[in-house]
Order: sequence, then C-alpha cells, then structure tokens
Amino acid sequence: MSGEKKKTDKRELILNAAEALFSRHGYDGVTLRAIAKEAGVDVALANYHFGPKRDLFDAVLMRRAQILNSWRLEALEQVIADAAPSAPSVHDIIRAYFEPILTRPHVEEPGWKNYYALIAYVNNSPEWGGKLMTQFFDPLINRFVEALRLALPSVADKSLFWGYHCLSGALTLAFAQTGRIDHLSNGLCRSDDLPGACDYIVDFVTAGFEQFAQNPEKEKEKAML
Amino acid sequence: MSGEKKKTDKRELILNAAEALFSRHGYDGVTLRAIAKEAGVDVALANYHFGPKRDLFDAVLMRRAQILNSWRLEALEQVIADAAPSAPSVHDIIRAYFEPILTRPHVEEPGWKNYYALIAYVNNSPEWGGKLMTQFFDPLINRFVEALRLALPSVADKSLFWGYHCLSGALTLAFAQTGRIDHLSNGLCRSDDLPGACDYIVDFVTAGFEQFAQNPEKEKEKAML
DNA sequence: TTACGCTTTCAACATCTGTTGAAATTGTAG
DNA sequence: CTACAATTTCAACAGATGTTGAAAGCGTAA
Repeated sequence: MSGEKKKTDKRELILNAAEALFSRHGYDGVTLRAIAKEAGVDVALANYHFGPKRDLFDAVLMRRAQILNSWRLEALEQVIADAAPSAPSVHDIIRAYFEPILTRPHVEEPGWKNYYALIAYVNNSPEWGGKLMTQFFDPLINRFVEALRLALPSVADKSLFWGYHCLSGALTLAFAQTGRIDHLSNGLCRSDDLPGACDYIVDFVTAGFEQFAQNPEKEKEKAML
Repeated sequence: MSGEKKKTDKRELILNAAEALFSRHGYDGVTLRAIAKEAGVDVALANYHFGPKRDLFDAVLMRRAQILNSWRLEALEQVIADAAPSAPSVHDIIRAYFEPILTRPHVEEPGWKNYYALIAYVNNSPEWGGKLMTQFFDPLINRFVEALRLALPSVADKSLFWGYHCLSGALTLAFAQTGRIDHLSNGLCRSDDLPGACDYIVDFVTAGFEQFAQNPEKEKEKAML
C-alpha cells in the first residue's frame, strides 16, 4: 500500500542530511555527494526522489514550514479569542509569535535546530530572502501585523512594518545560532539556548513596538501621507 | 615607486567585483571566473594578488572594516565626552551605533551597500559568523556594551547582551537589503532606504534597552548568579 | 638600446560538480 | 514461484572549479 512507514525511509534520511548541511554551509556550499554520504546513500538517489538539487532544497524548506505556521497561527488566534471583544495586548501578540517556536520541547531536537538555522540563512540571503520567505510565511506575518494594528491603533503602518523588521531580525539571528553571543558575553548567554533567549527578546520587542504609540513624532508621517 | 595610484588598479577592480558577487551569492556561490569576468580581468590575476580564494574573501571583508569601526568609535567617544561626567543617554549611544553607518552619504555608493550585504551574510552564517565577526568587530561592540552599562546601571549584563543580540539582528537584516519588507508593506517601506530605516530602528532598539531597567523581573536573575 | 622586476595573460592540470541511463535489488500482488 | 513496479546502486558523461607554471607585456633605470 502507500508507504506510510518503512524500516528506514531513505527519502527522509536524505532530507535530514540535506537540512543539516544546507543550514551550515548554504545552498552552494553543499554538494549532492556530501548529502548522500551523510545520509549513507548513493548520489543518484537524491535525484531520483527530488529531481534537481534546487528542488531538494525547496523540499527541505517546505517539510517543516506548514507545521511551524500552524503552531504560531494557533497561538495567535488563541490570544485574539481570549481578549475578544477587546484587542489583545502587544505583549501577548509578541509572545504568540515567539513562544511556539522557541520554548516548546521540539526545539531541542537537532532537526528543528538545523531547520531554524536554514531559515536564518534564507531570510538574510539577498538571493532567496525576498521571494522564498514571502512564499512560505507572508500570510502568517500579515495576520500578526493585523493584530498589532488593532493593539496599537494610533501607530502608523510604516512604523509597524519597520517594527516587524526589527522583530524579524532579532529572531533570525537567534535562529542562526552562530555562537557569537557566547563569545561576546563570555559564556553568560548561549546562542543555542533558544528558550532562554525567548524571554529577553519578547520583552525587548514588545517595548520596541509600544514605544511607537508613545512617540508622537512618528505620527507626523502618517498625516503627511 | 610604491603604487599609490594608477590609471586602472586591477587589484581594486577585483576587490569590487568580489565584494558585489560574494554579497549576493555567498562565498560558495561565486567562482573566481565569475569575479574575473565581472572585473574584466584574467582568472589567474586574482590568485596572483590575493592567493587562494579564501584569502580574497578575507581581503574584501578587511578593506572597509577599519573605516567602519573608526567612524562608529568616533561617534561613540563624542557622545560619551559630551555627556561627561554624567553617563550618556541610551538614545544617544544607540544613535552613535547606527547613524554613522546608515545615514551618512556614503551609504548610497554601491560598494558600501554591497559590503553591508556581505556583512549580513557573514554575521548570520554559522560557518563564519562566530569567528569572523568576533575578529573584526568585538573591540567596538565591547565599547558599546560598556557605555550601555553606564547608562543602565541597574540592568544585568545578561540583559544587555541579549539586548545587543536584538540590536545586531535588526541591523543585520537591514544590511541584507533582501527586498522582503518592500513586498510585505506593499512598498510603504523600502529595504534599500537605509537612512529612512535608521530612525525607526533607533527608537525601537532604544525602547528595548530602556525596558530592561523598568522591568524588575529580570533582576531576579542578577541576584541568583 | 639592455636588463630587470612587477603585472597580466595564456594554457593546462587534476579534481569535483549535477545529472543521467542502464543494471541490480527489493517489495508486493497474483 | 512468477511477474511487475518501485527503489537503489553503479558507472560514466560533459562541464565547471581552484590552482599553477610558463610566457608575454609593461614601466623604469642604467
């Protein structure tokens, strides 16, 4: 019947190996032979299952994207429902954005850590960032911006989007887990401690957004448009 | 004599071409032949001037790093001197961090834009980020953290470093200029408008840091250490 | 002119790259 | 078992890759 389960699904072994290697060395830094070797499989098998190299890359990206989106969308809708008919607080919205991906137990699995690092690579790449991230995550992001617009009705859209830019940058760098902050802080902070980072990032970003409502200068631009 | 100036310094043509291509496609995404073609030069010349490919990459990174550091250090020392003997404000420190690199006229030069995108690539790369950024920028960063420590004496170091993480992520994503925010905001924000982004990022990040002083929960950890 | 050192090109190398077609293996249904 | 389809390996291709050594071009000083 349909291959629900097999003793060793080499297809998934290839995806795992590709995920790990792409996340560390980028698309061009990885050869199909390296992936095959890591997966314990012949070179030609990757092509058989996924077609050309680029399609394998997309398959890796796609595999966990929907799961990620569903977790976060669920958390956001929950926050909105709990606050109804009022608008949810900025803090709750930001928590719904970060906590489902940074504090749940799955983040300790190597596969998910690799996937996060891969997202960081894609999001900061001029080559892929503009198109791929849009393709996978835009609907979710728009939903979050919409919620923030309700929570901060006096803030101009331009401020909200630049706020999202800062939020996204902070998350992306956390995803990358480069070990830089470990060295910079003399071991006080660890870049692979995503749950530990979450609290700090959430409070930082929340204050960043709320500041827009308290700062009247930005509203001039709203009037000018 | 020493080659101070020549009509066409092919050495710099190679650096410019490498900078542009590395910033867009990453280290492994660029071939020496592509660089040579872009520079209008033979393939072997890159090797003659810079040695192996990896050394060319380092040379590109190094060329503007010192200039960048001196601008920002100068701005920071100015802010500290102006406020002495009091501590400078968080807002002024953050401005000294961003404005020298985002609002000066040089940011409109393609060479600098390419260099910024390259920094974004390096900073988010698990392969290079930990080591290369440390090598080039750590002394400057430590000076900034030190200034923030003076401006926010009640805030624990761990908060300061995670705050810097958020700050660095926001800057890095701005450097990348992926065009993502353009699409997300329907053209309201432009990712290549670095001076325009600067005001929003500065205010966002300033509030993020100041929030640590107002949030007493984080201080528990300080006591626990 | 000649000679010399620095720069640049030419031609080629050994190796690696993504991809492919045919063969071998495995799983499954009759 | 047999027959057939899906999976996996093998062997090889055409092209690209970083690097190198020899040769050619160049400016300068004697």
